[in-house]
Amino acid sequence: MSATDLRGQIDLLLLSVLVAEPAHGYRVIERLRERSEGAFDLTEGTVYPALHRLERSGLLESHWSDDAPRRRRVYAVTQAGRGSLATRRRDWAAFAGAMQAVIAQ
Amino acid sequence: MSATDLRGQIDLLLLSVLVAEPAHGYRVIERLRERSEGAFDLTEGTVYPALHRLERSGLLESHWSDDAPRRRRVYAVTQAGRGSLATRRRDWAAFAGAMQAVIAQ
DNA sequence: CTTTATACCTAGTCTGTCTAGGTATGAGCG
DNA sequence: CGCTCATACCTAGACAGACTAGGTATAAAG
Repeated sequence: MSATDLRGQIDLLLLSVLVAEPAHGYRVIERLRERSEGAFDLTEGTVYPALHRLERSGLLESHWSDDAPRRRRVYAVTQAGRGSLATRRRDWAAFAGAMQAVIAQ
Repeated sequence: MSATDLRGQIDLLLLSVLVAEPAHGYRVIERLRERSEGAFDLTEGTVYPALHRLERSGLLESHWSDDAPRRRRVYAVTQAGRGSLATRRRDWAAFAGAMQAVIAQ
């Protein structure tokens, strides 16, 4: 799976990774690659704007960590983000189920 | 699931419906609604351009049916379309699997 | 001191989905 | 007959998210 078009699912992926443990952007990319066993190898140009968007809409919050050897913006899921995550999970399950129903003639 | 963003999956849905039986656009919309039990309720503005795009790229072919009471453009999956369908099915399975791996921490 | 990995950012392109219109015919009903 | 509704097609343009392709800067490794 090369550069699959993830439109609409990136938010769910990011929230899923970050609800397990707050992390900075670069780490999120690594986690996605690990958890998906290489399937999701997103570029920074995809992930950073998505993080910014999620923060703007109140689903994530961030702070600059000063203890790390290098500057990092660490993101965490807000309460609203948890609610949204639950909804998105249900939406995904419904979507995947409907896809399956259609493609498995 | 209201108007979910299906970007990237519509082709798979259309090919899946049409490989089972050639059909015209309006019928494809009905089939999708039936098979997905209402989850996929696509508008014509989504489906018609997608059918045209698939025909332009050689995955579908069409002809005007003259026996029907009203003009209909009937689409069928080409040989190339069958190949593409198989690939897209595998891609979808990989994608859904990776999604599951990420969201089920 | 050069390279590599880490870590951030964003302007602009691309493209598919959707909105919001349009045309036209057949069927059912009073 | 006229009216409405379902069928059946189409497309221009808006919209927005994913991606490309750049850029900056520091730490570590060699």
